[in-house]
Formats: sequence, structure tokens, C-alpha cells
Amino acid sequence: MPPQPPEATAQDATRKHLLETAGEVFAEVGFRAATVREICLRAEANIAAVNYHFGDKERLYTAVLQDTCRVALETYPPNLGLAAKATPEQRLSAFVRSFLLRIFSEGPAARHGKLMAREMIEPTGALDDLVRENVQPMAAMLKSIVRSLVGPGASEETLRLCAMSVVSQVLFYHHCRPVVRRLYPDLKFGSVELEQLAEHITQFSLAAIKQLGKARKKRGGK
Amino acid sequence: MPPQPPEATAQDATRKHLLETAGEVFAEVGFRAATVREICLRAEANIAAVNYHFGDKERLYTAVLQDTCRVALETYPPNLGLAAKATPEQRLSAFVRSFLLRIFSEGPAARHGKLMAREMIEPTGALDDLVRENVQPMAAMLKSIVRSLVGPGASEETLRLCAMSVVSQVLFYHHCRPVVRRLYPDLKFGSVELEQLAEHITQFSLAAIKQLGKARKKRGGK
Amino acid sequence: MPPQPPEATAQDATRKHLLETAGEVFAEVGFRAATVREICLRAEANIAAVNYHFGDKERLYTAVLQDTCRVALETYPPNLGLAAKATPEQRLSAFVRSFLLRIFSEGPAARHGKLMAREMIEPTGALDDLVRENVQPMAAMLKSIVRSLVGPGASEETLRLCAMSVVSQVLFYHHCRPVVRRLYPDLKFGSVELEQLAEHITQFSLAAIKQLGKARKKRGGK
Amino acid sequence: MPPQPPEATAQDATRKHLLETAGEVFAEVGFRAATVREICLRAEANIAAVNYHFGDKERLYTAVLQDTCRVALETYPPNLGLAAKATPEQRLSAFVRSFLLRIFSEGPAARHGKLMAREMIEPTGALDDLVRENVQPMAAMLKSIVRSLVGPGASEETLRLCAMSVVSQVLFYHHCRPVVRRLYPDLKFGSVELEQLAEHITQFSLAAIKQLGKARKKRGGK
DNA sequence: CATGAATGAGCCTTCATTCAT
DNA sequence: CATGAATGAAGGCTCATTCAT
Repeated sequence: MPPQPPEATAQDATRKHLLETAGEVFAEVGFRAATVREICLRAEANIAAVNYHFGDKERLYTAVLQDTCRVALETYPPNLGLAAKATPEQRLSAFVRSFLLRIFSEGPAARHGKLMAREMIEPTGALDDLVRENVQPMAAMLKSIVRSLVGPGASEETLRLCAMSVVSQVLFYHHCRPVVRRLYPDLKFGSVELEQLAEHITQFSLAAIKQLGKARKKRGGK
Repeated sequence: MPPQPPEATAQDATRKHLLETAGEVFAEVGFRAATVREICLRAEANIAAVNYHFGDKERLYTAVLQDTCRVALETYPPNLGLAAKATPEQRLSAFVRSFLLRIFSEGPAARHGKLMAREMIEPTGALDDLVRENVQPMAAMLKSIVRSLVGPGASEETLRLCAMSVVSQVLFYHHCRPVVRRLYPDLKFGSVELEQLAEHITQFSLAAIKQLGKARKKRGGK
Repeated sequence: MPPQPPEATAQDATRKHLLETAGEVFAEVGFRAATVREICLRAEANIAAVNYHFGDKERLYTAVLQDTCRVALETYPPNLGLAAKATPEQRLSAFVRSFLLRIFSEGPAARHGKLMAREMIEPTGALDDLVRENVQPMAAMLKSIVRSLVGPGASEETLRLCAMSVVSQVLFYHHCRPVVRRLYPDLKFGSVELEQLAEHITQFSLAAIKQLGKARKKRGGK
Repeated sequence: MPPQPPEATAQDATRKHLLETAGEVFAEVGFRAATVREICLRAEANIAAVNYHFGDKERLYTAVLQDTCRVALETYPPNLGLAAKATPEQRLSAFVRSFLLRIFSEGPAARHGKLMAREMIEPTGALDDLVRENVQPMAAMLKSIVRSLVGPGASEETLRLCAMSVVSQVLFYHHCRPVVRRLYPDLKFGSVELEQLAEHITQFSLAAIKQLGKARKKRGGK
């Protein structure tokens, strides 16, 4: 008998189910279009269950956002279990791959990507916390990787710009999927294709970053 | 009897005004949150004007999308009036700059960027036409630029991947602005900063593309 | 054909009907217990009619309060068409009688009394205006009557106290009707009984006020 | 085995606390607006405690009404500890003063006044008992005072009318406080002002009653 | 033709009450 | 026994759309 989590009450079960179902619905149609009725119906809960467990629709949404974020990061950790003494190149590759896998996964973890994309269009109060607690550390990690690659002495601005150039390439395929799909109908995003994509983004970025590093040294600074 | 264009002005004026106002409202709050009432109120038109002129809210939206796209491309053409014999580097730079200016502009042209960002989240039927008529040519133009840079013989896939890497860096700042603003509160997007940003993206991309070109030649193909 | 009130449109008819019906319902069960559904149902109007014509339930209530007040004062004017040179005694009698008739009437004018009674328990924002525009003038009128009766030189405080003693006797029978009915089940409030009641209140008050006037003179002022 | 009253304290304590808290809430916002949740929350009791101890919200209200009435009469008894051989004038004065103090007091006793005022607007079943057991005796007491003042031989109707004229003046300031406050914003109801008010009502009523007594004798009857 | 009064479906939320534990 | 999670009816309000004028 496994060490049962303490107090796995009926309440928690309903709450959890609600959280999961709401995640689905919010990811599918967004906060506004999602209706409490639909969520409760799918979760086989009473229409008043949302208000009872979360106060109101908005707080349910906040809880969903935080929960999906946690799940996504647990499922695809940014370093992908890399050895401690990995090279910067390996670390960049892992970062890109885990990021891609995270937002293109098909499971519950994928919902976070959809929710975040919607959050970019209409930010809610929940975004502040999310950026501070989750995005910030990721950005710092990536910047440290870039610093290792571009060499010491690079300005904060350079690090920031390069980090964003890396991130942008990953996010693009997720965010602009509707356009990409229409431009290249044959393009798929299976695991093979994702690996190829990760390889391209990594190589493209490595080439650029290293080149910038060389150019900086030649100019003797900055 | 002349083809009475000057006659129908009263109607056309209302229609045009409605189109413009709807563009504002849709860009501000999105399709769902926008209300026909609000649009008609701002346009000083009757509440039934939308249904009268455009059939329903959705067809108004489609008309708005097409209109804003036209305006945006007219205001910031992709080549920025470049000389015919411009170098590939100049053409890439112009492409990046015009793209950035287009989506970060503060005017009617900027609305298109916002609407497209929303379209990425919940594509409507209008997106098909838009991609075919506007995005496709832009993509082709960028790919030809990349081809000039990477050298002859590069695969279609390589061209496509590189083109997307370029585009993604531009779009990122627009699409993820809510996160960027929270990560770097001091970052501004005035004309000076946009120029610097364009410079970075251009240099980053040039370095990567050329490097990939060299690597390919060394490997002797693909 | 009578001089038709200008613009007696269909809109006004619905609005007026709604106002009347809402008056009934609010008087019967109060603001909170009254439901927009019930009001619209009784008025044979759409469920959204209240919001359309009055904005929301609260503003409908305010409109009802103002309207019933107007009707009540038009139906039973405070001076009851008294001659200009009426004696103070006659004016007091008319004031008391018209007040009693107003709050005990059975028609639409009676609703105002019920609404005001509820307003005493839970005042709304509408009360401020009502007191300023309707109660204030009535109070001034009564005070001038009392001044004529008590003789010159009486303090403002005395006038106020006496005026309130008069008003209180009238309102009591309306406000405490539930208790009065239980104490004296045989008591009726038909027109005959109201006349007797008016006579008592008038005589009781006259006796008191004149006596106070005499006492004051003996003491040589105040 | 003794009749275990000390046993059941835990339950009784909750019940009593609930009664007290409900009194507060009902007096503040009325029966309808009061929520069982709020009452249980303030009483630090379970949400189901009301139904458990009192059956439902309505029966809780009835219990509250009876309890507050008891407390109010215990705190401000109608004769204010008057000597047995007090004059009718003194008894009237005591009656008026105790009545005023009761309804204007700032404590648990005051709640009864507020509840009764609401009961006047929407009587509940609890009113019958209350009138029979509490109001009736008070009315009888006041009528006997009036009889002493107006002289023997006065009709029941006269006694009743005069008694009500007295009571009405007291209740008016409590019941119409919202209007009074708006008419005379500077008016306060501290202990000093209440004494002055009691004095006015007493003198006003005494003057009227005695005058009516004289008039009756002159006319020789009734 | 162009208007704006009117519609009714549907949304979020509240609340007294119940019932298994 | 006492609890609190769960219920479901009902309320106010919004909004795209319609239709008689």
C-alpha cells in the first residue's frame, strides 16, 4: 500500500476533477467563451461547484493556470536531466528541446502552452505571478547558457537579445501554427519533426551567438 | 448617366466609418468581447447598422481583417522602397525593419498586428484568404533573400527553416509583449529601440545563415 | 380629438406600463423581493425590457418612486383646494386630511405610501432627492401653519417639534397598521373613519399647540 | 440522576450565540437580505447550525424576535421603576421616556425596535403572539394613564385615539429617522436630546388630553 | 431605405437547504 | 450528534439579432 497522500477527501477529488476539466475548456475556447455550465457539465459536477470550490470563474482560471504550469514544468523540466558538467552547447540543445516538447506535447502539459498563448493576447492578473515565479528563472537559465557561449564580457543587453532570439524561434511554431499550417500543409509536428526542428533552432542559434562572440572580441569589447 | 460613385457617399461613409471603428474595437478587445453596440455607438451609427451593412458581426470582422491588412501593407511595404540592385543583406535588413515597424506602429496599420495575433489563437475563416494572398508572397520574398545569402543549392527545407527563424524573432516581441514587459519593465519600443532591435535581428540572422551556408559547402551539399 | 400629448410613441406606452406594474410589485414585496421577471411578466413585456428602458432594476425603482410621488401629490394636494384666506385651523385640518387620504387611498396614489414606508427601513439613493423636493416643502408648509397657531415669537425648535407631532399621528396609522389591526380587529379605515381620525388628530394637535402658545406667552417668550 | 442542565451547555452556547448573532444581522439588513452563511460565520458556527438548531431560517427569525422583545422589556421596563403612588402625569412621562430610550438605545435592546419596524412592513406569523403578549399590555397601561388624565367618563374610542396619539409621536422619530435626518442634518439623538424630546411629547400630549377632557365636560358628556 | 424598440437565449452568481459521514 | 460538501432553483443582466415603422 503506497503512502497515501494524507486527506485525499472527496472534496479534493471534485476539486481536482474540476481543475482538470476547466483546464481543457479554457485551453479550447479561452476564458471568456468558456462557460461555468460547460465545465461543470463535463466534470459531472453541480453548476454551483465552481463557486463553491473556487469562489468564482476568475479564481478558477487562476488556479488552472498555476496548476497547468506546474504540471508542464514537472513533465518537461528545462534541463531534461542533463549531467551537471554538460557543455553549454548541450545545455542549449536541452533547453530548446524541452521547450519545444513542452509546448507541443499532446497531454495535459500541452494545455499550459495554449493558455499562455491566450494570456499573451489578454493578460490577466495571474500573469504577474507566473512570470515572476516561472518565466523569470527560465530566462535567467537561458541567459547563463548564452553567456557561456558568447564568452565573458558580453553586455546584459546582448545576452538578453540573444536569449530572446532563441526563445522566439521555439515559440513561433506554436504561436503561429495556424499560419504555418496553411503555408506548409504537409508540415507535421511529430516527435521526429520536433527533433529536427530542435536541431535547426539549436544550430542556427549557436552559429549566430558564436559569431557575435567572435565579432565582439575583434572589436575589442562590449 | 455616369457610374454614380459620388452618389452613394452617405452609405459608403457610414460603412467606412463602421469599418474603421470596428477595427479599433476588435483590435482592443477581440472579436467576442467586442459588442455591436459599442462599435455602433463609437461610429455614431444606428445599432442595426452593422447588420444592415455587413449582415452580421462575423462578416463585419472579416471585412475589418481584410481592410486592415491592406492598409498595413500599403503603409509599410516589405521592401521599404529599396533600390532594385540592393544586396541581399540590405534586403534582409529592409524586410526585418519594415516588419517590425509595421507591427509596432501606432496607427491604423498597427491594428492588423493585433488582429492577426488574435487570429493565431482562434483562426476564423478569413485567415485562409489572408495567408494565401498576403503571407504567402511575403514568405516567398523572404525565402528568396535567404537563398541569396545561404548560397545556391540549399534545400527548400533549409530555406524555410531559416526564413521562419527570421520571422519568429520579429513577431516574438509583438506577440509576447506582456511577458517581455514584465521581465524587463524598463524596455521601451520607441523608434530608436526598434532600430536597434532590427539591427540585432538582422545581424543575428545573417551570422547564422552565412554560417550554415559555409557548413553546408564544407560538407559538400545538401 | 383632444390635444394628443406629443410623441405618445409605442416606446412610451411600454415604458409607462412597466413603470405602473413595477410600482405595484415594489409596493407589494419591496425592492429586493421584487423580481424583474415578475414585473415583466405582469407588464406583458420582455424580460429584457427593464434593462432596455431603465438600465437596471435599481434605476427602475428610482423612476417608480419619483412617479408615484408625483401621482400621489397630484391626486391629493396638501391644501385640498383651500381658499386663499382660510384660517390656520382650516389649513391644519386640510393638511391632516389630505395627508391621511393620500396614504390611505386605495388607488395608484397609495403605492407611494407603501414605498416610502419601505424606504424608511432601507433608504436608497432616491430618498435624498425625494426629501429635498417633496418632503421639505411639505414640512415648511406645516411649520408655517403651526407658526400661525402658536403665535409669533415661537422658536424654530418649537415649530419643528409641533410639526412633527402632527405628522407623526398621521403616519402612525399607516406605518403601524399591522399592530393596530391586531390590537383593534374591528377598526376599519373607510372614508368615514378617516374623517373621524382626521378630526381627532386635528383637534388633539390644535389643543396642544394653542396650549403651548398660551404657556409660552405667560412665561413671556422663549 | 439529576436533570442534567449543566450537561447541555455546549449545544446551548452555540444556540444562544446563534440567536444573538442572528439578532444583529436581521436588525442590520432584514430577514431577506440576511444570509444563513453570514449569521453562521459571525457566530463561528457551522453553516448547517441554523437548520440544526432552529429548523430553518424563518424559525430562527421568530426565535430572535421573541428573544429581543424579552430583552428590550427587561432592560427598559415601561414604568421605569416608578413609585406606586405616582401621579398620572409622572406615569405618562415615564411611559414616554422609557419607550423612547428603549427604541433609541444602543445595545441589544435596540435591535427589537429595528426588527419591529421591519415587521410593520412585512408582518410575519410571529407578530400575532408579540402583539397579544407584549403590545396589548402596554396599550392597556397607556390607556389607563390617559383615563386618569382625561377624567372619568371618556369613551373607549377617545382613550384609544389619545393613546395612539402619544405612541405615534414616540415611534415617529425612530421610524422616520431617514427622513428626519435628511430634513434636519444637525439633529442628534443623544441622551440629552432624548430627554428634551420626551419632555416635548409629554407636554404636547398632556396639554391636548387635558384640553379634550375640559371640552368634554363642558359639552356634558361623551 | 434606415432605424431603434423589442426580443429571448444564455451567462455568472447567490443562497437556503440537504445528506452522507 | 454535528458537520460541511454538495445541490439546484432562481435572480439580474448582457447581447446579437429582428422587424415594424
